[in-house]
Amino acid sequence: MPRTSDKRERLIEAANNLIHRQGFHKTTLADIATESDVPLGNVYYYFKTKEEICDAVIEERKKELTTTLDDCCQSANPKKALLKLLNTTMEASNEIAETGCPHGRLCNELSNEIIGLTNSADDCLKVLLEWSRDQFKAMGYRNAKDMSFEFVSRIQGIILVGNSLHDEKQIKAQLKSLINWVESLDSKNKERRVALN
Amino acid sequence: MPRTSDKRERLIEAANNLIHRQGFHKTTLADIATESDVPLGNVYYYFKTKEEICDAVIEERKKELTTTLDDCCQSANPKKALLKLLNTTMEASNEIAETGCPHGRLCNELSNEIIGLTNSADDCLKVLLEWSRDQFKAMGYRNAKDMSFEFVSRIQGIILVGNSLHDEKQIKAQLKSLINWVESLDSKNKERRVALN
DNA sequence: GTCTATATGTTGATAGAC
DNA sequence: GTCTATCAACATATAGAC
Repeated sequence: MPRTSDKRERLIEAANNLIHRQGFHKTTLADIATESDVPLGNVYYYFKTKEEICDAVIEERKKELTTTLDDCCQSANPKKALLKLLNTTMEASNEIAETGCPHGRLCNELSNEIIGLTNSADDCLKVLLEWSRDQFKAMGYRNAKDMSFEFVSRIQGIILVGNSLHDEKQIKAQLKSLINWVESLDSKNKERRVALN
Repeated sequence: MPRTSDKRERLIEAANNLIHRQGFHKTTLADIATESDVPLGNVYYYFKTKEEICDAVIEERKKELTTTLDDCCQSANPKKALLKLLNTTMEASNEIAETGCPHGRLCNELSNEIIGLTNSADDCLKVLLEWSRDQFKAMGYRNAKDMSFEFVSRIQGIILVGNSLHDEKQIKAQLKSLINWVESLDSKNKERRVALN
């Protein structure tokens, strides 16, 4: 397959941003064409349907998310990995207050809808759930699956409500609370306290 | 204002259901007209624009939600009121797994969008936040606002993720966890334990 | 591979008879 | 108040020249 331009990548990136900001149904192909600076008629050379673009966006998001999560695992310490993800989220709290979470938003919009896609809208959520389950499992928890559900759903809830109210301060406060929860987690296993550190 | 039919109510109810199930942008006036059994052209006698219907839906939802929350307060015990809301939610977990939360969904869809409405998409979330804040305040908590944010965002997160995965079992498990949290809340104030009860 | 022009269908909204 | 017919705008998608 010859690669003579980056139009396909530009289309996916534009669609990714637009679907994140205004949702799938609100976003038109004209929007995507304009934002990516690709003529409308040319879009169809790369994607046969609008759904196919959404499919490619999910594919791209899965890659990005996997990279992010891999990056969190550098320390090879599951607890620190979870905390790194939360800190990364915390750093983006300003953006989150403005536009919310792309994964949660798409899931919410398409959860009751069947669109003919190779990928599913909830794929990214599943990636997040499996990754965090792996971390809790590595920490020695038997109920890792339940904990990962709590972990992910609390993040998603904070972002949903925080974005709805555009309340960055509360997003930070709630994420801090989540961080405290994770930090307290295996201290009970170790059964000791660290003073003045 | 003469009341010769219940068409207006039927339109609002149909719009309420459709916006809940498939979102605002996906829902067309033809959908609403069909579901309410009102001819398309007649819709405009009751509502000038699509946004106006959404406005009426939010208005209706606020009334329903207020009724639900008032009902939870019958016991005049703030802790039991919070628990009653959670138990009511628990009872609807089957429906929630299928279609999610109408309030959270609309907020998520319209949070980054400005629609000329009398009511705002996040009104219902605010009603929930204020009500739960009042309960925590009545329980004697100074940080009642933070706690209400945690309370509501955890509920919303559970519903968002649970609906995305259509996982009723996890919705119930996570709500049970939330119930345990609320139940444990003022036991620390009382500083006592109840054995075998 | 690219892009203009346009077909084709759908949507929100209106006109006007009853 | 009600409802049919229909408009104008916009959406997805295609045709075909370059």
